[in-house]
Amino acid sequence: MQAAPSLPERLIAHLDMDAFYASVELLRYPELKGRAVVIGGRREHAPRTLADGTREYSLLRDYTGRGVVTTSTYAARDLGVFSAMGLMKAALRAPDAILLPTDFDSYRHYSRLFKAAVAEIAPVIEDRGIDEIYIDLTDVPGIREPVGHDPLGGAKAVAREIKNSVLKATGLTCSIGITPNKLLSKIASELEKPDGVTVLTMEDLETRIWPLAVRKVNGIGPKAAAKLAALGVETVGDIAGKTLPWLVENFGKSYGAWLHEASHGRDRRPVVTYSEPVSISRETTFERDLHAKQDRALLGRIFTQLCEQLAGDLSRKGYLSRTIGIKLRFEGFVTVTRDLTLDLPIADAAAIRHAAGLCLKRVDLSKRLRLLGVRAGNLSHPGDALRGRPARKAKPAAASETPEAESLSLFEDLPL
DNA sequence: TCTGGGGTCCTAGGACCC
DNA sequence: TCTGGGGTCCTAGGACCC
Repeated sequence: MQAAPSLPERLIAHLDMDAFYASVELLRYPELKGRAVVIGGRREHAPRTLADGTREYSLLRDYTGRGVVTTSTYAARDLGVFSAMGLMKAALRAPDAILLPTDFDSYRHYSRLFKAAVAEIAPVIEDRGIDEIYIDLTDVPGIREPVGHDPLGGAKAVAREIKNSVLKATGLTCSIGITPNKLLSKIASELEKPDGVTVLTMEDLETRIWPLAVRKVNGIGPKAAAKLAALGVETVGDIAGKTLPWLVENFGKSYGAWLHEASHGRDRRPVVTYSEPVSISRETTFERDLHAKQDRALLGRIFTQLCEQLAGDLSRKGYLSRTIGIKLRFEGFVTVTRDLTLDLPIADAAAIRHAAGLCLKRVDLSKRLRLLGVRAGNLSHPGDALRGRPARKAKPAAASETPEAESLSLFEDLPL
């Protein structure tokens, strides 16, 4: 039978696991179901099993430190605790919430399980991190079959089949949006969360998408939303009501044109099933701000450790890097980066540390440091032909960047 | 009581080459 | 000696996302 004429050429799904990290923890600690639980912080908050077999949990009120909320259960969200919120602030809102440490190994395990379950039904999958994926359903058998008088019945049936398969493989629920493109599907998957299915066509744009706040669009962040609000633009429909020249005038040629397309629900991006990484990095925020001079030895050890971890990541994944960079965050949250492109790609810790050390010399280190990071970019594989021409001679450091004498030797003469 | 760690992409200026 | 334009690479910062 011929597909209904209103069905779009592409059918793209966005699948988002519901409160993923928190839900994985509830599998392990089912007695916490229904309670306000917050995931975040460093190791020390693991539950303790008492002699009688009962478990004792840490409470959010007892937390001290610089951690943030990674995820929270829906009960915790009802108390105003959301992702990326500082744990100390979260403790003020929900002092009796249970605090669990993040256990990435476990989340990665369930991530592999749910993705494999989806792949058995629809193999064209784009990874968007540990808890979400895009799926191109265009060629899945039965997707365009109407059910009764519903031309979208086939799509809804496939969505339910995928959700059942994920639940069976992991014990976890997810939400799925199916629309003609990635942009709309990403929005749609959120509309019926948790455990929801939302199928939209272009005909639903005005009623379902236009009333939404601009922040619901993937790619409109806090800065763009604030600027839009200042211009009297609150909803996606408000954007669609503006002309292309108006948007370009206020947001630039590229972003303005994208806003125009996005507000009209247009997006031609394909589902990309494989991509090479652009960079690999390691960074750490200190428990307290450290000073280059007073805490020199400690900083040196941390610096060396970051380089060793990065070297381990590179070799484990089979990459060489020709551009090594550092990231510094000072007290007050001012962030600075420096990088250096080498003649030849490297991967070992000593070479990374040397290059990163050269970057470090270009930064004024008189302020206390909150974070230190090391990054490897310009990645290649060991047998690849060299890309680019040899790096030119580095220009001398600008006068304003010339470090103090003691900074010059900072972190050096500490052997790996 | 401020704000983790791991990423991608874009912009913009200067160097350098043709 | 002056005047170009195009293209790529490098670097720094910033917005945004999970």
